[in-house]
Amino acid sequence: MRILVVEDEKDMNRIIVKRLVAEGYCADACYDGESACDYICLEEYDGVILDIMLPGMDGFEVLKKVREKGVQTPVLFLTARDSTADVVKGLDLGADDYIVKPFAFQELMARIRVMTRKKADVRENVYRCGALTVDCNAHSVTREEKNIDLSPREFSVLVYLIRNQNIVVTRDQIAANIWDSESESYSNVVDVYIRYLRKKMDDDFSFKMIQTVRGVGYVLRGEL
Amino acid sequence: MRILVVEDEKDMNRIIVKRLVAEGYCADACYDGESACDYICLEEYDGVILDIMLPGMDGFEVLKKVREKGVQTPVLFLTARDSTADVVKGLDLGADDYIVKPFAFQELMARIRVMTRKKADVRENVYRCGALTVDCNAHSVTREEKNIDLSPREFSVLVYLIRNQNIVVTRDQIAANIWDSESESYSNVVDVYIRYLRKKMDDDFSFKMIQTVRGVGYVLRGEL
DNA sequence: TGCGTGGATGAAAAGCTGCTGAGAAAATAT
DNA sequence: ATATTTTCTCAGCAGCTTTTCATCCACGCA
Repeated sequence: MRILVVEDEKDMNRIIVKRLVAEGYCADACYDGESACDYICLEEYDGVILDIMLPGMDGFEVLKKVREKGVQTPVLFLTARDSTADVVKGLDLGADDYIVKPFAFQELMARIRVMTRKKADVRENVYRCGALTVDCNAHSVTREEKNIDLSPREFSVLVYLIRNQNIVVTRDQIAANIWDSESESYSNVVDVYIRYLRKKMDDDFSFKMIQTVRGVGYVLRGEL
Repeated sequence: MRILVVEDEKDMNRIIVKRLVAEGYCADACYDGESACDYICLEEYDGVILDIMLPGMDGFEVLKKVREKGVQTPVLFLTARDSTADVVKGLDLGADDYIVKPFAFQELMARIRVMTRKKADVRENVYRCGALTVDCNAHSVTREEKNIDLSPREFSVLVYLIRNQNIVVTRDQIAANIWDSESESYSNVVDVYIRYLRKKMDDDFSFKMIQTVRGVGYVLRGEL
């Protein structure tokens, strides 16, 4: 298990790394946001401990950037600020957990165990596309932190779209994957469900994520 | 719960002890490092409040010594010095938390609660989700400190839900885990038990912890 | 500019799912 | 032995989902 520790206070960083190594992890240190991004994007780490206050690019920006690149490495935020807003922001950006400074090392270690175990636990069941998040475990969907309620069918269609984000899928592909077997008879169910989804997740926003490609099918896109 | 207060200023020590007793703890006082070591090594305490500046052997040395002896009793450092170096040193030696003087008693109490609860949770078999607590040893359930009486089956279902908190579980999953093996025949026992649980733990509250995900199953959630 | 095809939309019927109260059977307590 | 609690089945109903259908709209092409 490789852990990256991003913390600009050298002493603190050294201690955490030392502690991790003692617990049997392989740990690397990193002291600023820019290089953190680069390291994380290598996708060589099983987890990242990320301080929020960093010189230059802060922790939030780092997380946002790597998530936008589709990197799913679990991140544990380290924060001195205790406000709920910060925590919420961090978790919404795709952090897996957070811990408030000052913290107990035992607790930090416990959280890291949880974080890495989760990853070992095979499937990351969360998909992201721009500001849209689809969590197949919680069966929840959010766009810009707003919760979106979907029926089972609607949910299935959206999952199919987000798994193929930025790729145009035909109605037949959607139908084949969700309405099992080849019920060849033409119907416009797919169109109708696209409509339901748009109503719930696109109508309130100026940027429309579900786009029609005339003569072909539909695509789900994050902002360009 | 027994707490040892190690602080050489007699007045301060007396006040902390008094306060702890008022909160229902059993608290002992101790005024120097040497005797602190001896007391802690008895392993009769559930937590220690340890001042760093002590006559003779200081707090760090005390902690180091007892940890070397393998004593894992949780320790909360009390320190006037605010420097990171001290804190890091303390945590690295195996302290669980620290608090800087002057402190608010409320905060001290909160940290002690955390410290002792953590210990209790590991030893016992306790799950938490928001304001809900399920103790598998005592077979007791509380929500916002109000006791909730459950039948054995109801209890099992709730334990299954809380172990999977924030993850949607299907009726089949619940059934498979509680009504042993695959009793094929469809029945709505699970629905009925969910109903019983709701009646006992959700009906009196505005926030409903047991939520239905139509077409999928149920989730137990703390407040969002 | 007008026409045709493909897509969007509203409404309504049909199909389910989950909720609930009642009560029988079984287990447990008195 | 009797009372009480617990477990489980059943059936009806309310409301959400799914699906179909008819109509309307818009884009692209001659």
